[in-house]
Amino acid sequence: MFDIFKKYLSERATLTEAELCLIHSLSVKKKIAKRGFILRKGEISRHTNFVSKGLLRLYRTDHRGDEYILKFADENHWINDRESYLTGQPSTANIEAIEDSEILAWKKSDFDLLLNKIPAFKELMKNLSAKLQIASENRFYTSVSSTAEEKYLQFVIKYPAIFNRVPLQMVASYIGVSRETLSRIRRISVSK
Amino acid sequence: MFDIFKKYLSERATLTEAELCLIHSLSVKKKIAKRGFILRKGEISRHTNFVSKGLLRLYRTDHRGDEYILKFADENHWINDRESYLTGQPSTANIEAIEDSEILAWKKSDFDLLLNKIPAFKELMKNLSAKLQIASENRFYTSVSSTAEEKYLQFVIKYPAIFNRVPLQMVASYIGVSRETLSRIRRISVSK
DNA sequence: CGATTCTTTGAAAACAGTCAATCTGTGTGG
DNA sequence: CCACACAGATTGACTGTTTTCAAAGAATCG
Repeated sequence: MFDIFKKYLSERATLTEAELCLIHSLSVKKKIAKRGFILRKGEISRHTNFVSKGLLRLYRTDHRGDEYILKFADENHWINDRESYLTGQPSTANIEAIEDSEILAWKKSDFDLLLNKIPAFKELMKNLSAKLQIASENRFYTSVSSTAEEKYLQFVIKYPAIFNRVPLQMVASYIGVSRETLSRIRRISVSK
Repeated sequence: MFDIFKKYLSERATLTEAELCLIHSLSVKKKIAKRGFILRKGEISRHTNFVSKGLLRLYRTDHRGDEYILKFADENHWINDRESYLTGQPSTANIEAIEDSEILAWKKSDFDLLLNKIPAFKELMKNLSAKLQIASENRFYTSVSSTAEEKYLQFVIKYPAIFNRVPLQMVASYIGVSRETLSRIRRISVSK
């Protein structure tokens, strides 16, 4: 379980054995069954989570109960509610396992300690954060500038691994259309 | 011109005179006339820009020529194309002055130097960056979960200063509806 | 003023959402 | 092993919203 993460790190940063050991020692392994939650609306997101196995989704629900998936996270990706994590406010989102999953979690205070003690780790996280920022801005742009069909096709191309593992209604929720509309888009797209 | 920025800094960070002086010495003042550009699609965003006077917008154009405003920046706000700035790739966006404006600009290499030499400045920018990240995620969520009318009302409440300074068609472009639709939304909202 | 620029309005068409019903595949318990 | 339940996917008919296109009305600026 930590091996997956070790591999992830080794491909992205140069760390000493002692540093790796420190990172390891502060991590907590968790297994999440399918349909299990690691965060529920109203709770505070207190951990940084690395997915070593499985697949999770972060979603919000609006006043009518409709779900909007903001993020998927499969192996080698991080997930938490950044807003709640950074501000300490109750989260507006839920994070649920789509498959049986395994994660490594660090308490915020421990994770901050790691960032401060290990410059290469901090650098890695900074780069990641910058990429997420860019992705987030682009996602907004796509949501307003693209048609539902374009969004669907982009999703399939960009996240084939996710596409093959989630029900279509979650794809619909991610791209922001109803499942019926997605179904109709697909019928047309296939015949083209 | 630098006074505005000095005030901005003093309200958010504790800096020595020497540090302020260093920041000042590396800054470049620029005046941008209304309709002038500080970045055009295809160019590389090489500067970090602080708006000390006026109002600018960052927008992209799609394949049909339709404009989508991603950001407004008035006094005391920063603006550049983060994607291009961080990756060094040509920008997909334009940054244009909506009013006669004045900005302070730092070359990326100079700005990085400031971040490295002045911890308090780095901390300030880190906090800002975190807030932008959160805002960006929320903006996406709003774009898919809210109706056009809700988005309009939220915009008016959240950015009254911007609302009072830009033509309605730019509000429409920002919230992602056609100007005709915004016009109709307003007629109905007012009568309520 | 006269010329832009901006806003509003009407009518039609395109698009997506909703509701209800049906279909499909999967897995579980008897 | 079968029957049934259940989650997911699709379809049809209808409704509602937004866009588009075209035109006309304000407002603003040199």
